[in-house]
Amino acid sequence: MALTPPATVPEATVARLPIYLRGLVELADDGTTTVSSSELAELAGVNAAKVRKDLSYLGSYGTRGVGYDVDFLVQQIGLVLGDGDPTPVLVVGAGNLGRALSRYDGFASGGFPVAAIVDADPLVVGKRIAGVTVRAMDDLPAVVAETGCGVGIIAIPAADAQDVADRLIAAGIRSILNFAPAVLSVPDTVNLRKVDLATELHILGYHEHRRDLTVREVG
Amino acid sequence: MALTPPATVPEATVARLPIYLRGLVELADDGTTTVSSSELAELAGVNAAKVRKDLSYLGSYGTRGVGYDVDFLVQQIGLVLGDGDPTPVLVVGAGNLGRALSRYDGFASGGFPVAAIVDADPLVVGKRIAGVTVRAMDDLPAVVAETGCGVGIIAIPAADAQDVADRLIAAGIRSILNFAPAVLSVPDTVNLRKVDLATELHILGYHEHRRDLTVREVG
DNA sequence: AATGACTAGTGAAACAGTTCACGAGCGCCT
DNA sequence: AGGCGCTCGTGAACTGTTTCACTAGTCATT
Repeated sequence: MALTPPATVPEATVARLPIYLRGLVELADDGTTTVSSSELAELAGVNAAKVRKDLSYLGSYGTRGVGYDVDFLVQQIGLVLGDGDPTPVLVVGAGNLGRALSRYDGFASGGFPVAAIVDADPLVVGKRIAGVTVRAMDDLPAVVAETGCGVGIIAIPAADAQDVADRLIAAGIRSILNFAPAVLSVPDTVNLRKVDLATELHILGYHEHRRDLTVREVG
Repeated sequence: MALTPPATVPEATVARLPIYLRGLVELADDGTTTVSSSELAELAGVNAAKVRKDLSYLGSYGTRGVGYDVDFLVQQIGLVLGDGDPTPVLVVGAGNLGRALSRYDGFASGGFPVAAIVDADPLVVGKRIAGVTVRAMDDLPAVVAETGCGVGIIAIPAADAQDVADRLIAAGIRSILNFAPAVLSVPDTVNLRKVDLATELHILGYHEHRRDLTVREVG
């Protein structure tokens, strides 16, 4: 039984829980029933102390001298992350990225099926992508109401992103994952995360460039 | 003139520099020549103190009572991030995601043109995507050598990701951006960043779920 | 029953990142 | 020239995160 209601989990820990979950599910599929913090650390690419601290925020679910019960941990992490009932998501934008995301298996299998796709281009509206018919942007409120989506994914050019975000929120969306290279402002009742592809490359570029500099200085 | 050679910039700051840069370029296009920390903060969605601290790591490039020179700042941040000479990147995987990424404008316009695409599937090899002909996975060393790519983007299923990462590194790639939902291990001479789509949704799911719990407790 | 090998849980220390608040410089206006 | 308003630069406080090191519990073996 899950006894302790999870009080509050540090953000950094939350970000690692899905990684642990992935590793644990893999272990469960292999028939492994028990895992130690160091084994799980290996799978997740972190150190053992961090695994133990992280899991301790969820409760004392391990057994000293033994480890953690894989199935139980899967269940508990799932509980904290709010899995269980799948969360339908809405993809805005049926361009390159929007289509790719709509077809991405990882969403559905992770409990986030793409339940709706909308696009502003009338030529795209009506087309089917990954079994979902693209709807018009203006139908947004209706689409959200019909599908019960609480999560929206923004996959459109930067120029339109803020406008779309506003409309998503007006339509009742409570969480947004933004792929547009734009800074969005949303009320703090709305959860916002961003995936900034160009920025990621810039960060890699920085390190690459720095290494060059260092090499030049040293050698 | 750039005088102070950038010593070392905190990771968190590096991650924000591209955002600042984007805002600054926009300002420059509008013909704005000077910007204050609070204006730039507004554009980047952070607070003014953070902007000043961040920029102070690059050097004292502002003028008290006035602000920062937009063009100069663009130049300096570009310098730190290693822009200037475009960095060609290699995309591994011509599936949904790989194709979308290859066509993504933000890469090329950000100075990271997709110079090569490779895929393991013989049926895909030879096809052209965004003006680039897909090459065979086995040609990897040759492709890297020809194009001079230092950065690889992994857009393939998780199961093959580690193997591909190893081959990329063997071929001379020094930075990897991983989209596969897998934990990769690489020597610490290689820069690795990951974009984990399913995890992002899980994190949003956590907050959404938590809010539900809180509401239920309070109301 | 006692010993030894193993592993979770956790305060405390160390570290990184953020925010605060104030001093110092610049430009404009009188 | 002097004063005023604006804004950068930055030590210092603070908050969040990671790592360390130790305690306590479990199992297996003798």
